[in-house]
Amino acid sequence: MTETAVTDLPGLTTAGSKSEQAYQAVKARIVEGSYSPGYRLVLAAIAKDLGFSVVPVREAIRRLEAEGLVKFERNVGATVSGIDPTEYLYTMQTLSIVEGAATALSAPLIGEADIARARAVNEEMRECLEHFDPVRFTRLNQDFHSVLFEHCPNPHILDLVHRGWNRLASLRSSTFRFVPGRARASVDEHEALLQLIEASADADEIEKAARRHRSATLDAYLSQAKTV
Amino acid sequence: MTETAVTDLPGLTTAGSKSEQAYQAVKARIVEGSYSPGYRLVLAAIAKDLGFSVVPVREAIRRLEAEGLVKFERNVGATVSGIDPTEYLYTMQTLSIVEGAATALSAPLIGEADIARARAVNEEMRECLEHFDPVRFTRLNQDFHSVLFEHCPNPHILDLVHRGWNRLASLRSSTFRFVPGRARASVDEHEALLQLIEASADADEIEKAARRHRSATLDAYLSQAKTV
DNA sequence: TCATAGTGGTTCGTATACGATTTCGTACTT
DNA sequence: AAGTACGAAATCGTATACGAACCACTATGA
Repeated sequence: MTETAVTDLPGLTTAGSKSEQAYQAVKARIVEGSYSPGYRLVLAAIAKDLGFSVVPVREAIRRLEAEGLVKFERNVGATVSGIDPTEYLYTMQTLSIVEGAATALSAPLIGEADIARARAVNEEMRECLEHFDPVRFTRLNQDFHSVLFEHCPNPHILDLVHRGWNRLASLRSSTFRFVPGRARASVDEHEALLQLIEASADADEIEKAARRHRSATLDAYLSQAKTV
Repeated sequence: MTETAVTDLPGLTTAGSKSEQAYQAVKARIVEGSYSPGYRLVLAAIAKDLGFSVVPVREAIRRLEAEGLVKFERNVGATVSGIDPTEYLYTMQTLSIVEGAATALSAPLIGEADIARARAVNEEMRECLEHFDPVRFTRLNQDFHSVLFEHCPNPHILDLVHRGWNRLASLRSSTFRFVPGRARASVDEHEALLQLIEASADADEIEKAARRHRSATLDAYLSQAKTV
């Protein structure tokens, strides 16, 4: 139930049961892109690779299935979830809702220090635009949004946000195209969001802004996908 | 990932793997209240009871854990999740958000027949108030809301709504107190919601109304909990 | 050429067995 | 009498083993 971070450390975490280790390891590989969508996850192979037996690995896979990161077919096996545009739409739409709520709930708890940190991150993102560094941009984007919703007092909602981000991360490595025009707009929207929060704006207003921010990204993707 | 209904048929479903059967069976018992919060779920005992070995049962329990219905402690065991007021608040708050979104997304797809059905259910609920039939009232309440969000085109959101309802159902059997005053208000809010949908009101307006409806239930619980 | 039945190999599904960890009761010491 | 240490029972965690389902391929017949 509890998620620790948007992206966990890659590779092996020492803690916990083997089942937990397997979960972390496979999840990390999916999120970071070592296992691309469509990749066939064979229990025996992964078990051998990690040095465990199949049972904990199986449990890990089922957990990942519940989070939508892998697709499991009975008596056939598991594959890393694909990038069906429809799925992408569903995920983004859901994320826009839970993230909007998380941000709105967090807003009153965001302090000046947080704002400053977020603003610094956002400025770094702006620099990434100049030097065209999409990888770094994406990572900073995560950091920025983490600041916005990390104070969310409702752990359930926070968990849903994390799941959404993980799901996107697994897709991003293969499909997502960095669109400079959209990225620039994104940075501006970030600044606008910060100003709303600074001004202690209405929760509803903040929620709407956060939603729009994500919807805009979705729209950019859709129109691009249409033309390509 | 896919949920079939708010409450599934109790007892044994014939279909699927043993793991799936175990999941359905245990879930049903939790939701219907045979296993109350705090109940100790011993793998071996359940396995023996169902006639399976422990492995599929274990998998079922982990799945239920991911949905928040049970709490699992390493090397100790699983118990049916309790009714911490804080947890209740978190669940209701999350549900108000996802349910609001689901209802708003469904609204344009709700036809006259659906409205009529919902209205009939709501009138039945009103009758339950006269004859004081809380059990039936609760069941009808589920039916009513199902009509509202069942057309939600985003399966992820729908899934979250179902999970929330299941979670509440498991709590309700032990903690929830039927508050006639609140129930009466609830029926009126239902009617208001229907009129909004009938009038093809703004999605945002419908969403807000759906949220308020749930928040009001939460508030009623909180103020009651405080006085008792 | 195409449809179909058979066959081998791959992979999952579950049972059983054993080791690891925790819990709880009991006896002993202070 | 209270606290602690120890040991036994209960329970989970994982490995291994075997059976079942599925898939791809080939051979056979129309």
